[in-house]
Amino acid sequence: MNSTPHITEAESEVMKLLWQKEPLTAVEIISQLKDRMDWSDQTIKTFLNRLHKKQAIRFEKSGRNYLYYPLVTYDEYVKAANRSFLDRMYNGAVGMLFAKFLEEEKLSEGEIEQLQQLLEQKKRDGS
Amino acid sequence: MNSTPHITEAESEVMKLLWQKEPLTAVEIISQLKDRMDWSDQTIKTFLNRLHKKQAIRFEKSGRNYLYYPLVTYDEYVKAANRSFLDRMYNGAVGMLFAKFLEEEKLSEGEIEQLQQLLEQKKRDGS
DNA sequence: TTTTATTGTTTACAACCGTAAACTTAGACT
DNA sequence: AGTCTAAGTTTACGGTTGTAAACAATAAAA
Repeated sequence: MNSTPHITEAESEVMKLLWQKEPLTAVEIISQLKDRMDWSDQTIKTFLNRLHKKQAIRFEKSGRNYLYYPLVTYDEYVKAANRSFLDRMYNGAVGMLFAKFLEEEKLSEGEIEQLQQLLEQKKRDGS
Repeated sequence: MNSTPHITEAESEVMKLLWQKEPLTAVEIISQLKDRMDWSDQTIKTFLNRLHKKQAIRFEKSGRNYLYYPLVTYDEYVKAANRSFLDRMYNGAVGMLFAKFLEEEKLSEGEIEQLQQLLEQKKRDGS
């Protein structure tokens, strides 16, 4: 019903951890992000809080530690971000997007072949 | 040298006009955007001003009217936006991006074939 | 049970963005 | 030349985001 809440870039760093392994305790989240992102623990706590407020995560306390779970899935997140980008930049025209990226980015032989297979399959499945 | 300045979404509406036709007078820009975007002229003036400050456009006055020119090209803009999106969302892995979009979006037979041709060509050109 | 440490909540603050009113200036018209 | 007016400039203001300090609550240790 309600579309996935907007997750900012900084917040997404927290989500990425939870998408990898769920649940995680606050300690785990903070310790993993603290060095990698050079954030103070207060900062990370803010993100946890905001994510909770916007219902992107939930937590339950089991005795002494709190366990965090994602409520928004990685797929929902990527999908929403993709859609939004596609609309903003290409007016929804996927073909355009592909063309532009192909023009700009280099692909390895392997990647190209993989994409060709995907396209073949897509054609077979119709749509 | 210096990377293209960051152009926000609202600002990009102004740029789009200038990328279509250059130069444009303030009157033209304002009148075209006013209805389409439901913005007051003051709002549009703000965008012109901000774009000018960040050197995304320039203007010269010929008599009583000001003529606006883009300084950032459409290609630079798209390229920067693409790069940034690719890095943020896919850690720079184009293959991933393509796969995700293919998975989510429907393509017409025609579009698929067009992409296949692009890939073929890409393969021939190497990289 | 009182203290302490941990972990969640409130408050803060500057930069950025969308939105726009107020101000200023320099030609156009009378 | 004086006034009007169009077009650029300054200021404003609420919401979001990155960043974090201050505060509160609660379980663990003494």
